[in-house]
Amino acid sequence: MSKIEIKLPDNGRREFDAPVTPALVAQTLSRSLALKALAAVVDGRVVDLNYPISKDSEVRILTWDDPQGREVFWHSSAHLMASAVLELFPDTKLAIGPAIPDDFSAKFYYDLDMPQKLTDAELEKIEKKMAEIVSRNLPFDRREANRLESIKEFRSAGDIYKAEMASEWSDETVSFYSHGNFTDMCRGPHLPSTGYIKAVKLLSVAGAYWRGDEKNKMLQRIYGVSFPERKMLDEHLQKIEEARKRDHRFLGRDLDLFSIVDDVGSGLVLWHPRGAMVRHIIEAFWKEEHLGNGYEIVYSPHIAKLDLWNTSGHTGFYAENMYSPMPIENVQYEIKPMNCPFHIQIYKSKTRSYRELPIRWAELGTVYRYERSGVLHGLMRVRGFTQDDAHIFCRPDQLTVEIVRTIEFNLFFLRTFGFEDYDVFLSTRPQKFVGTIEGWDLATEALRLALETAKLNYQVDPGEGVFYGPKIDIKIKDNLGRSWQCTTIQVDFNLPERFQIEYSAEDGTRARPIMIHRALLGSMERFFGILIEHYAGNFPVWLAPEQIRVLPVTDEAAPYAEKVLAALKGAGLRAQIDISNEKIGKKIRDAESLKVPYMAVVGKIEAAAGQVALRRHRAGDIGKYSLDQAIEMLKGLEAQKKID
RNA sequence: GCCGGAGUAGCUCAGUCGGUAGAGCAGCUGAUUUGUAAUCAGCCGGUCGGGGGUUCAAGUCCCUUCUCCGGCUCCA
Repeated sequence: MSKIEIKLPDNGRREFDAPVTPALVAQTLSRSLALKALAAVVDGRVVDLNYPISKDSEVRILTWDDPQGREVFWHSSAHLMASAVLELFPDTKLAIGPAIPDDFSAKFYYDLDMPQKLTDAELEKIEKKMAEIVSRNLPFDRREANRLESIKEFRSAGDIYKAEMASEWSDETVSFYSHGNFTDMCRGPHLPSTGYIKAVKLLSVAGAYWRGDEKNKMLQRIYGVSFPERKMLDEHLQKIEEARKRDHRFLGRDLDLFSIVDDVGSGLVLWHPRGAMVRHIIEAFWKEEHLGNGYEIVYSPHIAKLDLWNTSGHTGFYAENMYSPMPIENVQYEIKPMNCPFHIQIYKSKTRSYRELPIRWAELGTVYRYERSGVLHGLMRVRGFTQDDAHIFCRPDQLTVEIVRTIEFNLFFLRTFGFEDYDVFLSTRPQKFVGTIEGWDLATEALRLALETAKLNYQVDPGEGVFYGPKIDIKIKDNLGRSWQCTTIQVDFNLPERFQIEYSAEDGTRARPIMIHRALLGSMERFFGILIEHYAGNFPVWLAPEQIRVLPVTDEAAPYAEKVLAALKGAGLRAQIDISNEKIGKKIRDAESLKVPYMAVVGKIEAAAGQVALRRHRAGDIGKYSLDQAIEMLKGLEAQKKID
């Protein structure tokens, strides 16, 4: 028997008789690790715990604490679910069933082709069956088979999806995993046995095209979550419930922020006074910061001649998101899906010198895009929205500096609103594009260089750029850890070319500027939706539509309450008064329900002392303040843009 | 757009086998003058998403259409 050396993550080394398995390695390390072990990484590859190791290797044991360990757990859960479905509905065909570690609520799914339509009642049945299979504690067994043979078997068994997948691979063999009577072609790895999956919840069933292509058949997808302990599942379900409570669509109605009504149309937002106030504050801050950071503000119309969009390339490359043109005195006009051609026209209004560059023009520009009915979602996906747009026209030598500047400016904004975690993506040339490949490469390199200069970690998103240029997308993480796309920074060599814009260079020749398109918050609609969910409707003082509400205890205190209100308003605070014929408990309840950050309770005692009894939303009574102290405190919170 | 689910008062929801639509909250009016998350009473409020059909009779059964929800695809 030969000896092999296993290197461990702490750089320790141990000798074993070959072949050894990760399970055995775990046992020699500690009994608790052996119990927690789900899978292992051997020389960088995730494998089963009973994977035979026959040469010197580096081994790391995966537990629930490793993302890869959880992924194995959820992948096995998908298999478990598929086996339960097959026991209940034997004529089901399996398509694909992976773990989805990045999703907020669901952690795995399986796409199934079955004659009967699944309902929630059937999900419960499947869950029960899964629990039964868990209690059987069936081991997951791996075996390999010849790929071409397997394809034949799939075909004769009518397993068209598996056959299609296997026929696209090139390996000699394919692997199968079985537990009990259930077998599925799968790369693995899997848990040692079904008994590990102690707690399962199937969340929903939904349609999903085979391979995500709408030309293909629509399958039924079951989403689920699973955990090694019941308690963890309960906590997870609670988190989903918490997210549901924060849903901006419900908070938007309950807090009287906005509405979207059928009479106006799908995806078209009505901003109510309270929501519009929040937007106004965001926009005022945005404008002030832009003006202070080398931007100038511009405005442009909502429609323009169709020809403008022909020049820009939108009618060719963006047609599916644009509304039909409308004839005005025999000329076709088009409602704008983007602001860029207008800013280019402003640029073109006179001869530009290299000395003027960079030119930075910002506009809160409202655009209209056709979105298919099924994708609309509250404020997050709408058909009319206002981008916090800007276009920077610069010389090639200024490009990287401008992008870095934009990134830094952007991070300042996001941090001010309370977002500290980001995922950054660099999106490269898509299938449909304008311009030359060289131009694209140049633009992509500029973005890459800027990201590296700004020291941001990023991932490359191949083929996800816009038709006129590559882009940096920044997704922010909210308080619940969900990520949202807001910022986009795009480099564009193409529109300057298409519109033939120029500047006089230092040497007197004509040169072409480069454009940077950027939206930092993305759109006012989406950003507002994200803010609502991030804060669960509890806006910080600087953003709250109503910062403080004066609550007189009795009518007798009303004159003093009016005086307090006038003083608060006089200090520039957004204050209201509740003079309804209700008891103080009810007034407090109403203000709490509207999530007003501060309440000033005033009765006889306060009137006599010239004070207010302050109450903090969600926290309760915080004691008596003189009117001046109260104003000073609130103005301080507002000025600091404090988030608590 | 596609698959599945759901639409009853402003909101949350009842409504049995097909037999003249109901509650709480909100709103209005009045009483009450109240001390840190709901005072009491009365009143108003509905072509049961729209259209069509079956039936003596439809919120209920059938067809169709719109909107919303969960996803897929797409995206700020």
